[in-house]
Amino acid sequence: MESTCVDTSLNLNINHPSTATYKKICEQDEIMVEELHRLNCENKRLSETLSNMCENYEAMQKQLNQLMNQNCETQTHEESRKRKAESEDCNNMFGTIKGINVINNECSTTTDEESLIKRPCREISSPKAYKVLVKTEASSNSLYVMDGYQWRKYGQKVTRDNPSPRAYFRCSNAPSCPVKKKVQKSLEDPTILVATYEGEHNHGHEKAEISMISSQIEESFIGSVHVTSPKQIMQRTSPSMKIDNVPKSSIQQFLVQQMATSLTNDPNFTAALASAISGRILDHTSNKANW
DNA sequence: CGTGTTTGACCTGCGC
DNA sequence: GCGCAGGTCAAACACG
Repeated sequence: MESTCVDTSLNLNINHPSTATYKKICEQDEIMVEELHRLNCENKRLSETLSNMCENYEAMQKQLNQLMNQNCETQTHEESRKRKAESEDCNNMFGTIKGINVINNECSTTTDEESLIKRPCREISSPKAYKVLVKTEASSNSLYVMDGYQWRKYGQKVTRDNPSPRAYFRCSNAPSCPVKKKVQKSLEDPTILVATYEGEHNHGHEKAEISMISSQIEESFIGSVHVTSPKQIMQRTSPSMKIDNVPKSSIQQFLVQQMATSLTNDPNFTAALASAISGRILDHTSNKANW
């Protein structure tokens, strides 16, 4: 028997680079590390700026809510019986922040949805409840709005103000979820569905609504082909984005998304960013040359 | 058979 | 107290 001896040992001898090349590599590493450190610092600074902006926004929203609460209370004391008058008065209590109409209760509404929501300020549901009005293009005669949640229809009614029937839905994602939704065609434009959300989901999957609102705001910012006048812009944006007591985390998430989108869509910002980065790179290369 | 929709009846709140 | 309108219930029905 002839045993064949195969050399299985690994050759760990690596051709070491010359000392000059090795030094160069070390210098590049140091530059990279320094660059990474600078970027981290800048990232941290930007994060702090963003968080400061969010804090300022929350403070302003608190003040706005307090003012609206005060106005609403005084008016309900003065005219508790005149429902229509109340609803019209409450219509003037919108707070508009960068295209977002934040309302304190459901009595606030505008233009073509006036006939749908004429409720007095005192008919506010539980303080924890939030209401979001979503306006959706209706592709068919159905009263179904695809918003990512699972809904179970429990009733339908023809209201006096609007000949088209109003459908009532409950959230069926969770058995104990108290959220309800009313869907009705717009009085002025039957091709548009108006969905009114009431309550707060006690389960996950909140991204659906936020992302939908986000897309609608984005559409209004970009200037959709359907929008032909400022009034229409307001009609498209305002009813779609009435947010009442939405969880702050959702608002923050939404704001961050909008900021990021706005920044990335801004050619000036991207150009400035590109020049800054290229400037940094050129600085480093010139420094390297000096070394 | 389970789940969801339809639809008439019923309940509730408000104005007169 | 009555009538009206909005909201909800629940039995019947449809569908996979």
